[in-house]
Amino acid sequence: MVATERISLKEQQLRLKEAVILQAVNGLLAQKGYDLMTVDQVAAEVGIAKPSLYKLFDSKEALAGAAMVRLLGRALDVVHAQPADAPALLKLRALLRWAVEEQLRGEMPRLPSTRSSLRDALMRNDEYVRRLNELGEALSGWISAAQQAGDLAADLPVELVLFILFARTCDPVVDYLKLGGAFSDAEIVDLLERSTFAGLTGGPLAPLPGGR
Amino acid sequence: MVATERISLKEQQLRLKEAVILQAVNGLLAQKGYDLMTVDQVAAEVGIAKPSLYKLFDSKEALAGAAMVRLLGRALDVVHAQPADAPALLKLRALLRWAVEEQLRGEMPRLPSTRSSLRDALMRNDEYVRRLNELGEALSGWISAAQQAGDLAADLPVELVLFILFARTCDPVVDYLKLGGAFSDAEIVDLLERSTFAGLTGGPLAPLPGGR
DNA sequence: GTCTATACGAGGATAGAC
DNA sequence: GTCTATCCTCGTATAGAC
Repeated sequence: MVATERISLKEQQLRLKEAVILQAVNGLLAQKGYDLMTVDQVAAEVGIAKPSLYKLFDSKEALAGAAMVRLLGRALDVVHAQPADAPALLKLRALLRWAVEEQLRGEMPRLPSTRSSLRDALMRNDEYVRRLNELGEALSGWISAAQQAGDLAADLPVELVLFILFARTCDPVVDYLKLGGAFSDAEIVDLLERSTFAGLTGGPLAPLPGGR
Repeated sequence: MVATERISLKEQQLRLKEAVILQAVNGLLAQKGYDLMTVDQVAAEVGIAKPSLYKLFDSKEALAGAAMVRLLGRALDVVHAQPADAPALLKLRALLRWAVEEQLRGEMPRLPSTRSSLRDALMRNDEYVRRLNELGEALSGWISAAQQAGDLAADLPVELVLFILFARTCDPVVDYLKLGGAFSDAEIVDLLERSTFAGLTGGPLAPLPGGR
């Protein structure tokens, strides 16, 4: 049916344009953060005019929200890519490593951490909340499992471990180390992983299987 | 001499007003962060008009800079208050606990972590840079000493430990735990201290002397 | 359905009265 | 030496032409 094919083609073009826009937003959020990112910059980077952006996204907040939904989607992809039978601790470590690598690649969007209008807007974004809950529940399950396996301190609240993992995704330590220039990206990933799980007093972690 | 006393009195009044202003700026920076803090809010909170603020401070950046200089001064006070003969690890732990308590009291200013014009302005603030270096050198000494005493992992770069301690002063985990409401302030301090030094896999830390 | 051109508000900074 | 009233820039958002 020609009509549906046309619609499908338009749909595809639309999705493609949205993807390009969200990629640009993602990069700008990673580079400058929400407050310093301007809609003009997004439009310039994509190569379209500002009003065309506002046809697809209602506001700057909606733009950032869509970028965060995309980020959570990528995180969930990484979660689902973990082998189901792998030890929970290894899955948590792999996720942390991915998050640090994203930061080093400059593809981890930064939001204002303090209470802002953006935070409220995100919490009103159903898809964002849904994915955030899904991610939180998956990680909480892994955390409990790792504790029962004796690989994580069993007397730490699951909540705390979850918050710490989330917080490491925007840890300024990564930027500091990168700016310092004394370490390679691979070394930074290892240092963040080790200091998060073993702390400042513990020794090196057991190497990950697969030789990474 | 009357003239000098008059000048001294004016000086004192000026210092007092500056102190009140900086306290207000400090609170607003802690509550909203630099970008969301407006100069109007500062003026309103102090109870003076905006032009009076601009008589004392050249710009919003200068205002934030002075607040950060004040913060570094308080941090250095805590550093100097540590007994010189105490184990270095205990001094580091005490400083971290102080930083978390400041956050819980809502008195730890938040700056935009990413690259911003403010960061450049701070680096051009001589007094800020001087105090930051002084603090960094004091802590680096403690870190090396703790490593030689076998209380910190000796194979971690001093730089990394220093950055991690700095980063914990604006760790969103504190906010998350506070908002969650499941823990008392004292518990939050303990959890942050433990997770920083022992990580997620390590057991409880040895209690601090003095029964805190 | 994309752009030019503009309205509108917010916030940093200042002139000038008292 | 403090306030009222104002300016100017910038950034979000939109109306209207093509």
